[in-house]
Amino acid sequence: MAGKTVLTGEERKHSIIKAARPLFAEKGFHGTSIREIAKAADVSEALIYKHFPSKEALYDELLDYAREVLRIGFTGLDALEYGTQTLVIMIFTIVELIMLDVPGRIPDQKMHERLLFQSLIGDTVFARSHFRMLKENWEDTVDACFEAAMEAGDIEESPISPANRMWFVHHLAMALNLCHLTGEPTFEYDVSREELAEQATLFCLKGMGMTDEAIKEYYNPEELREVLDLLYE
Amino acid sequence: MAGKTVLTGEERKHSIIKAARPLFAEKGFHGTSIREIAKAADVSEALIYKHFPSKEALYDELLDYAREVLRIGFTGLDALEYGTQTLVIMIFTIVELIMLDVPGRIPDQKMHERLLFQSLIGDTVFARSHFRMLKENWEDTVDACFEAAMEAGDIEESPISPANRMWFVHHLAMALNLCHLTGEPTFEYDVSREELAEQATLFCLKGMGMTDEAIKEYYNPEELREVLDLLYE
DNA sequence: TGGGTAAGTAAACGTTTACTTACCTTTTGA
DNA sequence: TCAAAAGGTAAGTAAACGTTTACTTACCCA
Repeated sequence: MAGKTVLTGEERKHSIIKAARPLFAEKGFHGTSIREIAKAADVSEALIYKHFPSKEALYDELLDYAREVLRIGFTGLDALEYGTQTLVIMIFTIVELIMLDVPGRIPDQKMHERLLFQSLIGDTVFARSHFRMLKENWEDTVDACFEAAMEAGDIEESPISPANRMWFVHHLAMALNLCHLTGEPTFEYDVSREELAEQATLFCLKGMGMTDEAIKEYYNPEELREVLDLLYE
Repeated sequence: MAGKTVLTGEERKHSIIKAARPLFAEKGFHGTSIREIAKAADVSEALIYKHFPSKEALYDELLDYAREVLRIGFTGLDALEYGTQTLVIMIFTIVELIMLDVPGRIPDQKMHERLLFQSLIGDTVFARSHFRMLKENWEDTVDACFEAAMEAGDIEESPISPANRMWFVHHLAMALNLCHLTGEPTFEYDVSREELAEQATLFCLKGMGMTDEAIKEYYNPEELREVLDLLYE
């Protein structure tokens, strides 16, 4: 129409990705057409091809962007000292970050998780690099915290490696989220999302062998939520 | 070609569904074309439309079929008496059935799970009815077993309802499976699939508050696997 | 033996897909 | 000041899509 703004290349590129994100997240790669994206971004299809050599390339860049957004959410943990408290914070963080779409934390968490699932069953490398990134961000902290917690007698011996226990936490939260995204109500959990996240955290703490005393001492949802809010801004 | 067999309507319908299943499971609804299905089923595209009014209708019937296949895997549990042992069997069963593709149990478990995930992020009602079916099959047994187990002192008090504890078990197994389907190796679990299933079961038993004594008494993977084999044929 | 019907197909339908071409408009810097 | 560069689009393309049409073949029973 008349008053169409002219953007710089980078701006336009970003605006296209921004418009494409919810579409790909909702309907997947094959379910989303260039026409739709063009319409959503309010540009011509040709312009999209000026900025991206193919639909696939656009999708890839979109995932790059999503990954970058998540990475931001993973700073700050290093500052904490290794021990049972940090372990609890980590677990609580993982569950809460995945399950709850709190404004100010990860932007568009819900959409990001949808993209992850789309990629998990699709063929993209996004899921793989997503997990690798998580692993790299955890590994050292997890191992150190487990060692400290066991030394303190807060965690029992277990045939399950610390890394796997952490994956179990992550995966449980992920699955709960996946079922939630499916379009409610899939089935009734009989509690709110926040309560469910707390229950899942508790389940995980017990599952990984934390003693009841340690849970009582270190697991306080309200306090932890304040810590989380401090970590993210 | 020359020696093309003529099948009855039902036979042909089934053969089309059978051919379409791995395609839809692998590439999703939008990623699979009628042409591909026709080629895989070795029939003309027109014949598919003789049997199914639309692509969507074919997909729906395919999911009906998948659901039916799973239902078969859920008989036999009723025969057991309510108690801690049955609870452990249920949990072990859920985790093993989801995570391991043992021949003779659920046919094409892997493909079935893929269909479930495709449906979970897609728009079909399959996921919803899948979960509802699980719930209906569990509900009474779970509640009764929990009550009995708590009475026997095998399970501690918990703010998490028995139903939710069961969903946590199911979802953890589901997520582990989802990541496994993604195309290995997503990341290293440092153990085999069987060991991972055992670890997940242990994690769940502890997570839901089962005492160490009860776990020691009732959780014996080898024995349980024999029970499972008996239940399924 | 022949008429009716179910099983099956080749070839096209109109539409949508990802992607191009040819051209216009705005911005910029020498 | 003005042309080159960059931003942007209308109008296409061939190929693939889901679906239909018009037709042939195989089989059963009167």
